[in-house]
Amino acid sequence: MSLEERLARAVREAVREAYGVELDGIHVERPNDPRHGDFATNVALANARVFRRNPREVAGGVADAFDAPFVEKTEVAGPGFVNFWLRPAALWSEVESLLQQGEGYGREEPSGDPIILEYVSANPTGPMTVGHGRQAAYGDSLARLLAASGKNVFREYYFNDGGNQIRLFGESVAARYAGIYGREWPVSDPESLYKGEYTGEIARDLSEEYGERFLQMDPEEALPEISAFATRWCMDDIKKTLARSRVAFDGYFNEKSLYESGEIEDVLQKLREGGYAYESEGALWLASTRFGDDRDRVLVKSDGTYTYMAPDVAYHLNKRSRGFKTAVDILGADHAGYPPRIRAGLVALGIPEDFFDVELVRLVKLVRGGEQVKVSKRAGNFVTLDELLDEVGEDAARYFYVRSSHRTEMNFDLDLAVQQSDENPVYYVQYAHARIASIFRRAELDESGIKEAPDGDIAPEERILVLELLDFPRVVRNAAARREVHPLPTYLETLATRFHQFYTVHRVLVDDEKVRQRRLALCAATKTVLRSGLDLLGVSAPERM
RNA sequence: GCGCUCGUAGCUCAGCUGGAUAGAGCGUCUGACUACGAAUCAGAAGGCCGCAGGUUCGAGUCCUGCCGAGCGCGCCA
Repeated sequence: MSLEERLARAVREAVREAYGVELDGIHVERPNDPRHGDFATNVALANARVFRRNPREVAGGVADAFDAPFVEKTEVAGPGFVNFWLRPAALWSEVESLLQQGEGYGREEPSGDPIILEYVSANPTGPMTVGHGRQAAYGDSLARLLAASGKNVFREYYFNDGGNQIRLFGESVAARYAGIYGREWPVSDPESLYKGEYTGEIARDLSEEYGERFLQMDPEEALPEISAFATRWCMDDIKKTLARSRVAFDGYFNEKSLYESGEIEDVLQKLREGGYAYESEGALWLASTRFGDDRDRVLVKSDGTYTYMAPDVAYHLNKRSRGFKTAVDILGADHAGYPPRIRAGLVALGIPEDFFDVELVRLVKLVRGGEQVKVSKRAGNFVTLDELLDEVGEDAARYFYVRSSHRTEMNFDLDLAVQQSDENPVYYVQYAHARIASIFRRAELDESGIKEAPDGDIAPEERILVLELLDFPRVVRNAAARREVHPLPTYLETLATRFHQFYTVHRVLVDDEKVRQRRLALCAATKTVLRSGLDLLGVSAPERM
């Protein structure tokens, strides 16, 4: 049990003893100002009405009845807070416990219902963009965070390799391919073709591998093969970029398989039978307004092809049938209209409303030279994720992506990111880690051997650092519960600051055996938490820089 | 027009689901390396927390209404 929990329990007992009342949800927090103690509780303020007395008086009663061996001093302050100061022995003993838990500190073993997290799912029709990069960084870190907080997480990427856009993409590549041989390809709509440079690259690879083979075939027969080649090419490209970004998945799901297995038809059939799908104007509609959507949605177009709705509902039903109890999709904010529709389809199929949830990630605005960069896939415009990674590096990119809430729009100033890379906060955090590593090198010690923190005095800088270390599990827990990653960078920067402050004032490698041992323990503990936190972000923790 | 999300220092962003004097980084200014890494530390300046009401002991945080921004409201995904 954490110190915070033990404090809350002791406060509860004090309230019972003083007033004969059992209170739930007692709030214990770290005050902003260290002069207000190590921890504080607002029970007296929050429950003054229950006791029909003024808060300070209630706080006094609680403080008098309070008794816990790990607390050195209590105090009633301000409008009615009870402040607590911990005994040094209790703090050192917490450090010891942290060291013994090692990498497991702040993490819980996975248990409970499995949850499937889907992210990126960029269409295999081009390279990943900086927008996908943000979703990838957020999704991957969220997955790690949820796992660390004891969730059974399965991470999946959904490849849209079945719809109309794949046909168009195939035609785009086919047109470039034919062009290599000075020929024309019969395209359905020249306006909607993909125009990026990479289509030419794919066409060249296609021609290298197959020569003129597809020009001698009936275009309608050749196209599926060309589409498949182009799609596979993009998937490989995307997977390379993901690997480079340290973004991992447990599985890749292909939309095509839903066509082949008949799951889409099954879904449509069930919706018809349930009376949730109806024919109108030659199309098949989902009566999604019955489940809170703004309007009904088309499932099957009048030309007989599916909208994205049909396979997507089938896909999420598939997730459910694989045993997942929760499905969370991470999508770009431009998909804001998506969740109610898919949920409507699922609820119509008898799936609980809370099965499916979405986190929308705001798009990334690129700024260069003080002006917004137009998002266009033309070369030289610096829009692919690979180009960004080349410029700022993997660590800085991942850190920068998740430093701000995924719910706020992000301005990615390219000049700033490149030019100030040395001042990037990620280096500040990494530097603290490297600094500690350097101490252990100097001492010729392996920090994994440090497991003890002997009792003794604790300096203010040490106290603040320990308290910060003890906050880590709560930060992980809360961030995971709110599906927010950005509290972690904030925490790590504070922790790094606390360490640097400690380091500036106190020398670690001193002659006094016990003092030295305590400070080494503090260093080892800080290093563990820094590494653990950086790992959750997919950022490296260097031994030297 | 309706719906969702957002509005905090010059810039980029935090703010522990209602607590004490709203915090970091960058930028600006002033100091600190003859002991473990100065990619660091100490300090200064910089704020009607979009505006106006309300809820209560207490509001950046919750409610309502405005103002402003982004996105959505396709037989596109």
